Amino acid sequence: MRRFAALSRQADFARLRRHGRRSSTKHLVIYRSDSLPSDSRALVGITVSKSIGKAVTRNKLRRRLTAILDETLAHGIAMRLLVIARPDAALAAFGDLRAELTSALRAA
RNA sequence: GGAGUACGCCGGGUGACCGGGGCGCCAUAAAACGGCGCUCAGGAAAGUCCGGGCUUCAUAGGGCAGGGUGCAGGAUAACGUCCUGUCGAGGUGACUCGAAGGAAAGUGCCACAGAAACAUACCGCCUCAGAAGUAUUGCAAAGUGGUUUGGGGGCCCCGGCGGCUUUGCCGCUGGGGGGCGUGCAGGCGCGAAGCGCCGUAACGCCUUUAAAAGAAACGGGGUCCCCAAAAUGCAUUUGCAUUUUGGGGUAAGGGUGAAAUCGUGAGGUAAGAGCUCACGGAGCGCUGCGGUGACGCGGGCUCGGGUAAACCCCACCUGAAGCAAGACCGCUCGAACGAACGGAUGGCCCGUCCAACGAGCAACGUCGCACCGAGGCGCUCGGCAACGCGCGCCCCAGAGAGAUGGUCAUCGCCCACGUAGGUGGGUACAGAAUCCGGCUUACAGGCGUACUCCGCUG
RNA sequence: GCGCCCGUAGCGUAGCUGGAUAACGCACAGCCCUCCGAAGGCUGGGAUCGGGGGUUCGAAUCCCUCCGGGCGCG
Repeated sequence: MRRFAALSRQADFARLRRHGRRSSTKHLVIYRSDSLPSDSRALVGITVSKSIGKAVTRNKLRRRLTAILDETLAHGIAMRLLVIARPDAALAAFGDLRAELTSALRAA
């Protein structure tokens, strides 16, 4: 089982973007909220816009971010999270993306 | 061996770790969590250019309008797709390409040039009629006056440069060759018309070299004279003899144009003409034979443009909207018994039909929809083929904002470096959303079969 | 899912219907004007008409196809 659930509502995306704590790296922008009660799972949304590439590259990037998050959130910190890919994230290596995301989550 | 043509196919493999969607079964009171099993993108899933299935519009009928298609026959659920042929074009060839009906229904358009662009005669040729007529007419040449243009020279004015004896004076202010273009006249050719060729003066542009000079400036205007040319006027001299007007015939020749009455040769004629003949070409809503047909072969007849991806005519097809289509599961209120009105109806009309409904609230569910289907694979048979009949086997993605994977290793392939071991880099185009059949477009690399041409060898 | 529009000089637009000159404004360059600049005046250069193919004697215009950009409806 995945260690997080998906954000689905348009309003959740907008609320996180407006009120969440923001931190950005070279390839990513991350918004996160305060911790949820510990018995619930994390809620994660991933945004990969059309300016990044065609459908194949966008799918590839989304799957890589999903795999990293699944590995990173193993500690069970429950929160709301929004990960937005910046335009050159499709060219980044997998190790760089993982390092950026883990350090950003640890700093927050 | 090289170059090609057609058809078909593939479009990464293996392993390890981690992680998902759907369905079924087990477990559980049930769900969640969990366990087991099966399954999980492409040849284009793309563009959305066509066609159909399906659903709703009560029915989907006729006409008009609109849209589409356009050689023939066939295939198909259907098509603008496919197959086999016909004709035309291209290629040495295998073969490829073609919006390929009608200009003999009507309308429009065909710039410029040209006499004329669809019904016509500018010149020329022929014929008929009239007029002038043997020089008081016409043409040509020579002479001459004025005008215009160009060139050369003299004088003057205004600048510029240099020198000197500096209120000024003197001198100078530019010569030639080559190439290209425009090209008055003139010459030559075609009897003429017009066109072509040669080409002087002059003008414009480009270029080069040399001379002269100590160096520089590298101008403009007015007037007079001389020379050349042009068109025109005048009268004189010389030479020659036909000239002119109108009607008609003629599409052979000239030239324009993308396109000009079939091409070449001969006969024929007043001159000419497919008027006739030979060879060749084109057309026919004429005919015989062959073919289902497009069409082909032969005979006969005729030789007046193009454009329909201009309007149009002919033949055939076409109701509209689209899975956010739509169906099902509630509650409340209102209208309503009769059809005029009205509505179904969509661009319009006719025809046909209707006793149905409308609003609000709640829910955002289930179905459609995850598939036994124009389904896939294999074989036999029929057919040249597209394809079809039959038999056997198989069940083969799927929705919730969206699963179909992430990382690493290794093999294969490609590129670069290197003799090599090897090292480094790369591995295309591209992601289902109601489902099928096509078309078009993108694509690293590779495989198979058949055939063609060229070269070499036997 | 359905429907529609646009692409012409560095920029913004005409021309397209109905086929035959690619035009205008700003910008750019040179000259004039001015002590200098702006404004103004004169002159000039600059266009694969989005790409390809076709019809035609002739295509920016007509037809087909592809590419890019934008808009609307549910």
